[in-house]
Amino acid sequence: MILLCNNKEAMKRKPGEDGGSKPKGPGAAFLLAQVGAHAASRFAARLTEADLVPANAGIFRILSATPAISQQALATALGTVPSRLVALVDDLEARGLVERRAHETDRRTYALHLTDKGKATMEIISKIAREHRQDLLAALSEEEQATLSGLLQRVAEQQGLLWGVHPGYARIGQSDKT
Amino acid sequence: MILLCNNKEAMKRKPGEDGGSKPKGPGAAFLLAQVGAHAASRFAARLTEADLVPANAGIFRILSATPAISQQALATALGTVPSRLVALVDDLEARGLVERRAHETDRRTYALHLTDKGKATMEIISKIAREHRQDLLAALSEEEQATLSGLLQRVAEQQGLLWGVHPGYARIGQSDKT
DNA sequence: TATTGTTATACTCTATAACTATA
DNA sequence: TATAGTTATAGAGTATAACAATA
Repeated sequence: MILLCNNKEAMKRKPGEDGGSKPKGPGAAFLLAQVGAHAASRFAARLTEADLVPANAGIFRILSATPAISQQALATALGTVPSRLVALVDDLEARGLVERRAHETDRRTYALHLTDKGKATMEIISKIAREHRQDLLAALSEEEQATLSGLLQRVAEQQGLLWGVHPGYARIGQSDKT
Repeated sequence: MILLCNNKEAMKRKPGEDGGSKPKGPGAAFLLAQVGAHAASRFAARLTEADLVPANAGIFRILSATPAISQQALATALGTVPSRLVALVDDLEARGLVERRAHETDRRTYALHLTDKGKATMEIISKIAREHRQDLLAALSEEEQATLSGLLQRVAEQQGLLWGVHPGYARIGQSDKT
């Protein structure tokens, strides 16, 4: 629903052939946003198989890696606000995938856990992610995929992005329309 | 605001070193979504310099390439519904950047044009995009940027993405939360 | 009868801040 | 006094369908 690229001449050029001053085709930055949005969208579509939304996948990932975490800490790990987690965890708990256990000493705090059913769902999510990866990058050889990963990783690092944390659209400006 | 990556072992591996069965680090697909979202977010932030939102940039791009287009056709080109354009064009027209001229023969239709001021704004957008590109890819050499572009272009093509059309999050599933 | 631009409405998502119960 | 989880509310953004004017 966004569209930003401007650079008519560049868009007609193919990757390799640089006739003029500036390198790159439609702008690697635009391609990045375009393909990235597509990737997220496809992943979200696949998750519906398991009746999940992307936000759920994040919760599963963290809970799987860090059992007994509190909602507060989970919110921090996800880069979101605690109040947003309430409905999300409510839903997963109602579906028997997540458990809110009492904290040992602090009665205000919950210790969140994946149930056995939740762990099984985590397996499904992993499978979905694997298939997603394969389909998305079907155009590239294994070696090229590794090259792409390497380049993206360096960009992510230089830009200060955190490992495994998807910022989403930070809504810094105003909207995301059209 | 999303978070999807799951693959703990992979996340600890650096690009090159594949100890085991599967290639890629945190998954090129996840990196793509992560970096892509970051790119879009940064671009949106830069656009505020010119009091614009990403949706505006799309309109400028199309109007610049295809003057006298109708709102209907513009909506199609942007992959959105006509009703969404009304407020957007209203705003740009009120700011003296876009003009709604009468169609020659069809009195229902407008012919949209960039004003001189609008053309100047288009220049600013181009400058912003150029700076955005440079900052985003500062970690890579010119050659590496070209490689990245090439790989992304092939992925985009194989996935059926249209040149210069940013799909945004298609909201196929339900939400984008957390 | 179909189409252009417009408006109105209803719905989703989210951020904020208030609230309770503990500490 | 501060913190964990919760609730309520208000705002932004969008999709849908209905509308008047014109074809």
